[in-house]
Amino acid sequence: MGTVGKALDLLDLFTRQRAQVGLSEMARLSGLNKATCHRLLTEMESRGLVEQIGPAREYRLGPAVLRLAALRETAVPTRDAAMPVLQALARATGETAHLSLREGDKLVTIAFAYAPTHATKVMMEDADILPWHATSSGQAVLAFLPDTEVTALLARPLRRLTEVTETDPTRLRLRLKDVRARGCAETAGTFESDAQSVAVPLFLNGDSAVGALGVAVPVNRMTPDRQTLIRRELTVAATEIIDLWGGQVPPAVTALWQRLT
Amino acid sequence: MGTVGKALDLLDLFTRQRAQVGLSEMARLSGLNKATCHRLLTEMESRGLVEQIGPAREYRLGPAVLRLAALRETAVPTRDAAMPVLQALARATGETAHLSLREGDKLVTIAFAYAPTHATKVMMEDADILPWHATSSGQAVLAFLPDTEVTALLARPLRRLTEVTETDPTRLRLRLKDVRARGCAETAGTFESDAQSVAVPLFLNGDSAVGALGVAVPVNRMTPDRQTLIRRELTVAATEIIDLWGGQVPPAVTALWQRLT
DNA sequence: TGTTGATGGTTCATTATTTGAACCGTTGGT
DNA sequence: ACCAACGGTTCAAATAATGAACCATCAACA
Repeated sequence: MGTVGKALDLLDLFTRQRAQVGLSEMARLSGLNKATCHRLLTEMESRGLVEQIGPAREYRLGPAVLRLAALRETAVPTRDAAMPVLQALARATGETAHLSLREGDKLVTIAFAYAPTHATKVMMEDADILPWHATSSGQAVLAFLPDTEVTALLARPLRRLTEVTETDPTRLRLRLKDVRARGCAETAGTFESDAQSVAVPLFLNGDSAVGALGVAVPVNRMTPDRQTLIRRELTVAATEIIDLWGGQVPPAVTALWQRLT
Repeated sequence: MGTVGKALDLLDLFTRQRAQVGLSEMARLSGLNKATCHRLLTEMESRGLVEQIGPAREYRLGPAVLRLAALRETAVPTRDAAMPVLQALARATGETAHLSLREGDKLVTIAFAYAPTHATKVMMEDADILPWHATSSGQAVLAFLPDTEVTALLARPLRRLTEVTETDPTRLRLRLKDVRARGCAETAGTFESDAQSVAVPLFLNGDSAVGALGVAVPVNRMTPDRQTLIRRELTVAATEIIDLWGGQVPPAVTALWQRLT
């Protein structure tokens, strides 16, 4: 791996739980030498990608990422375009809607919307990384990815997040086959034990999924009727978003979605 | 300059006017060898910082910047925290309000808000890079920066953007002295000939400005009364934003702002 | 149909940069 | 006064970056 890759990998060490990291810890987390780490960080700091703060001189993500994100959004209004649809979806279903995109081997939540209706709802956060095997969004994407990619993404051991998380690759693949046949993934308590969710894949051009649109519901509120409603609304919203992105729903998927009950 | 710096500099070649760039053009713009450029880009692509699209295989900013920006905002709600204040400022003044942050040697607009009042207004865009010498925001920041930094930032020749742009460093420094004495910068037609604007510096900790808050008005609508109103509203809004950021207005500046008419 | 000139991408010997153990100066706790 | 951890620096050795020349492909054009 090149130097640039190492530097960029350092950025992935920042998480919501660990928004700022000191030099030594950075070296420890990344496995790089402290001196190397320091050089990479100062180089990124000079470009504003990270910044150093406080008396402890800890590092955190810098303001440049805001500029880059704004630039990306004006060029490719992925998030901004989908936001209104996402809000409408949350309103129509009365539940939490969220949009995730694939970034290499990660599935990242880039937007979400709460419904004003209920006091209890499934909470979400931006920039959350979703596990492929334990979320409906993850499964929705996997089901519409070439087999070689699926294999690569499921190569690492599948963590058992709750009592009912499917951790057996073979059984998971059977599940994906089902998702592929229906055009829609559904999980209950596999990620967080009190949340249930439904998701559909999102496409741009071609038959390969680039992300997923999902709705999450507290388990105690889910009913068959509600589930049916959510499925319907999801397919409508997904079609709309793909259209806004200037993409196309694969005809095969459109057919599946029309047949969905 | 290290390899990482070169890679990150490539990101700055993306602008709103030029959202996607081919390999050869990238090499031309950056002055790097095509092979080098290619390696840096593919390395960044593997981390999602850029992506390649279309039959022409052009490069553009990737989805990872969205995730990083979201992460940065949850850690340091710079933009999100300021947004409501910015909107209130736009409403109160009836004009376009904008917030810019310093990123190394650049001044970047990271948020703006339009007033619903008028049909004509000064338009803005996210991720705009403002010239230090020709905008009130730029001057507001410069006026509250250590002299050594000012010298560095004004080292490059000052472009004459309109008829009345000040391009003489010595005269500009006199102007900055005035801004420093008043706590507020005002320009008319120095950036775009039909826009006039007022700006105040923003602080975090210490006496060094980190950005600026500005209001832009079409020249034909500006009156002394309006200008006074804008100054007042600006200082109030700036104080509020700095407070939301968990920073502190330097006492000397608070005093200036109270004395402003 | 062959020519030209542009594109994206690759190769590999040369070269310059990255690397990391050991170091320094500070800080905070005991 | 001591120790341990911190951020940061040094410099010879090791490694990765570099770039001229190279393909393959495409579009325009005669």
